[in-house]
Amino acid sequence: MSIHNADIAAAFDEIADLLSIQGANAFRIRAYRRAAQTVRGLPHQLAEAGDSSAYAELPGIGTDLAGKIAEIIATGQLAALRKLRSEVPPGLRELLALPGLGPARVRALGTVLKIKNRTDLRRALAAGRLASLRGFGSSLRAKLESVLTRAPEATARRMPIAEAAEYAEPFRRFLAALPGVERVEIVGSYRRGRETVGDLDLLVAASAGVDVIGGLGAYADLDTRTASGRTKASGVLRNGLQFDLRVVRPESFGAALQYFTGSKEHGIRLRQRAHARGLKLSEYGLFHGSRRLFGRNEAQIYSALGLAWIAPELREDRGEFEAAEHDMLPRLVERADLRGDLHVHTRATDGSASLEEMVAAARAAGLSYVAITDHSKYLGIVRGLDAQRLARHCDAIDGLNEQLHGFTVLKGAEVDILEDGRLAMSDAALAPLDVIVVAIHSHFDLPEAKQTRRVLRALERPHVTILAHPTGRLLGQRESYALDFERVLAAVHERPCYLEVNGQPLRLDLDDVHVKAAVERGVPLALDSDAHAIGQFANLDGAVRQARRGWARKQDVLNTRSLAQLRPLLRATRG
DNA sequence: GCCGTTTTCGGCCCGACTGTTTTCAGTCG
Repeated sequence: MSIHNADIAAAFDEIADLLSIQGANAFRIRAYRRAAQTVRGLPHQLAEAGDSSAYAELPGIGTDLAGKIAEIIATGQLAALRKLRSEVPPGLRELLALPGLGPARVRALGTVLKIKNRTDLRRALAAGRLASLRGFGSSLRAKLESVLTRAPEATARRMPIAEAAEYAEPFRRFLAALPGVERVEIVGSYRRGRETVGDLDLLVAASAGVDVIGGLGAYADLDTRTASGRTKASGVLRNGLQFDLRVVRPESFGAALQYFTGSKEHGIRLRQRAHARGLKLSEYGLFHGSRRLFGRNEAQIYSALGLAWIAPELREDRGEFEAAEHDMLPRLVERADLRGDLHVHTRATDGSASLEEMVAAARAAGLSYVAITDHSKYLGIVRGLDAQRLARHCDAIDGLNEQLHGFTVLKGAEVDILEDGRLAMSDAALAPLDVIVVAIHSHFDLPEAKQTRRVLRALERPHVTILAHPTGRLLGQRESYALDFERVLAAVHERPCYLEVNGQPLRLDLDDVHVKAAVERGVPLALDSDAHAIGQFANLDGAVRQARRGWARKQDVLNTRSLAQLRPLLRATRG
């Protein structure tokens, strides 16, 4: 496999950008963007689906785009894109990312001033050549100069959701305490549980006459305000996080909640649906003419449009409308469904707390069992366990279990998958354990065929319960390693064992698309914290969010089972 | 470029704010 869905989506996005700079029909551009979105969210690889006639069945993909998909898969290229690239200088496209520059202004820069890239733009600004251009006033020119002197990546950083939460929640509490404020919700991608957020969207309900925007000035963590109107303000918090704040009346709060939660694609589908019924949906409500039918309550809006309420995590236009129409939405797994955690470390290796402290923290987190899975001895892993220390560790767990009531500690290990697919511990040493978590921690850059063979070989070992953080990515730091995920899914299904959804804030691995692929295939998951300290059982929230975004239900998750149900399932994984 | 409980042609989601304007286009979400 060489062409991934992401490659196809990237080609369509690029076409959309280039067409927009050319000033093409806006709806044609939207069609490309919609197609990119659809392809990106598919749970299977189009290149492996084989049947090109099926492409046109996908939402937003007709005969033409189906042909383009087939062309990319067959040739690795797209003639239409090549032609566009020859017409629009490639450096022009990245200018679209600059604040204040949309297609119209970028087009003017290219056609009038012959600007081809960032460097050209910086020079033209310095030479004062933009002043003569219509639509480039002094304020915009100053903003552009400021942005262009900064590093390119400084403008586009998305923040992991767990990090954003540390700033979002205090902000939310501040707003909620303002006089006259009835309700505050953090909306946008934060509410949808995306793994990163680009900016923070906050929605406030307040009656007429309440000056929420004015009260904003008193917030200590506010750095700058970039826009400020009667019902809307934008700015930057001291930590660099951008925010957008919107104030609505209580009678519109449900409609606004729907509107500002997004995603954009989901919202468009919903408003089209309203339109088709002769209604109008906006952030103020669902209207028939000028009469507001609903607005206060979000669920009523969905209901009035013939849909079951859709959980925010599903609002990506990835099939949730079709499911909601037929009342086929999954009942998503919830944090409260989790009975245990199957991937936890202690001070015995690289954790920071003792066995007893981690167990106490797990109990406090509402769990009734944990598997202690300290690292096997290998490579850079700090103080990894050898067979003898592992055996002593197990004795300590036995001793602790005798003292515990209503809680059970399972014996486990996190074992390295070596470069050739062998495991870093002998079968004999692993045999007495309850839970064997296997994972890759080295040689991330093997070619896809080799990396896939490595994982498949590890999955053939007799003692494997869970494949941990299966794709190895670290948000903002490291890409996933090259892996034929379809084959790994097949192997896990065949064996059977479990795929992890690791809740560490920078891992969140599997991601939502991979979770959905696993769920559709009937491959069950383990939602783990991978906690290395007592506070890190909160990572389970992240694992649950990610699983929900992948449409996972309670029954798709191993550790929603009681201990009595779990034990036979664990035994069944042993070869 | 897609698509059909008005439609195989003619539509395509909606509104706030800013900046550069003399009434609104462009951008953003």
